[in-house]
Amino acid sequence: MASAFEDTPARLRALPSRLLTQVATHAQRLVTQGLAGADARRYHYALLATLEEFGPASQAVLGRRCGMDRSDVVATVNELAQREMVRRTPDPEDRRRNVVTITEAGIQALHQLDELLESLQDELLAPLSTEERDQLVLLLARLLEHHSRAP
Amino acid sequence: MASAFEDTPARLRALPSRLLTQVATHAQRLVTQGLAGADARRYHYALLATLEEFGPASQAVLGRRCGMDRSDVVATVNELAQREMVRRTPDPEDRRRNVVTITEAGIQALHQLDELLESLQDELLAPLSTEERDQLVLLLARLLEHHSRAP
DNA sequence: TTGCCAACGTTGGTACTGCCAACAATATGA
DNA sequence: TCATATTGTTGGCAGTACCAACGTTGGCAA
Repeated sequence: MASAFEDTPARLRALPSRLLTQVATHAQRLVTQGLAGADARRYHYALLATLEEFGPASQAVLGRRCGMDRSDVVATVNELAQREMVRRTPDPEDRRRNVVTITEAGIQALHQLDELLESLQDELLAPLSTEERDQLVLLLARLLEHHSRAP
Repeated sequence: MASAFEDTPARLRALPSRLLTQVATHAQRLVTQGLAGADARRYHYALLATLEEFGPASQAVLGRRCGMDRSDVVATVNELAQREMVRRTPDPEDRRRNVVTITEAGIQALHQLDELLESLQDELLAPLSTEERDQLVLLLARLLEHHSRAP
């Protein structure tokens, strides 16, 4: 995204949807690049965190828990399995399913990513005070909750 | 984006960068679909608004004013010119430049898009009070300003 | 039991966005 | 005058969030 060398029209500057997408673009770039430095992607972190928090699960469940499409779960699990951060084993109780389990290496990697992400959040929210950060998170969470209900 | 049928891990739910991108995705879909109903895209609105607010300008200036890549300006001006909402005329004072001017039809379309976008913002921010909306906009604007400075 | 529908993993593909590189034409400054 | 910069334009690329289709497997009802 190009930075603003010239004035941006007021209508655009104050448009909430635009502010959201612009800031999100910066956030995305920041995080994507940061994670790339650790040879990881956002989906990697999402899956690892979900696995550590809720334990082993099928790919479909993983997808629902972190809001990913099933096909993207497949690709991400492939990558994580190749790095030996997760194991994918057929579920004997339901032969349609694969059970994905986090490994010791996966847990270690996750903790490193935790630290990395925390510093990235700091960079992202640099101009805001602690209270303001909490405010922002609260507002966003309410919006997200509202929009991820129903159709 | 899939909605959350199952619990999302706390680490993801509270991650500002993730909240931002998730909400932005919803916002983007909302606005994109809304504008599509009016046979328009976000770039169309950005250019039309910039033209009405600052008057005729070269494509390069337009791009800088609304944070678009020059190549995307070309495509957008093509589309707007085809709809006769803008005119693209060579600048006699600098033969490298095209001067882009909004037409009467463009102004009318812009005003319709203004209304449409306002209702879309309302839908996007539905769960927030007026004060909360202002808070959110303020916080986002500060973040954007901070991150669109310097490299 | 059979038959039907749903869920699972997987593959392959789409649309949109935000970029970047290269080019020729033109302007500008040393 | 010559090097450098800017402009419009074309073409392409990577990442994200999807969707459709498929064969396999499970669950349920008749």
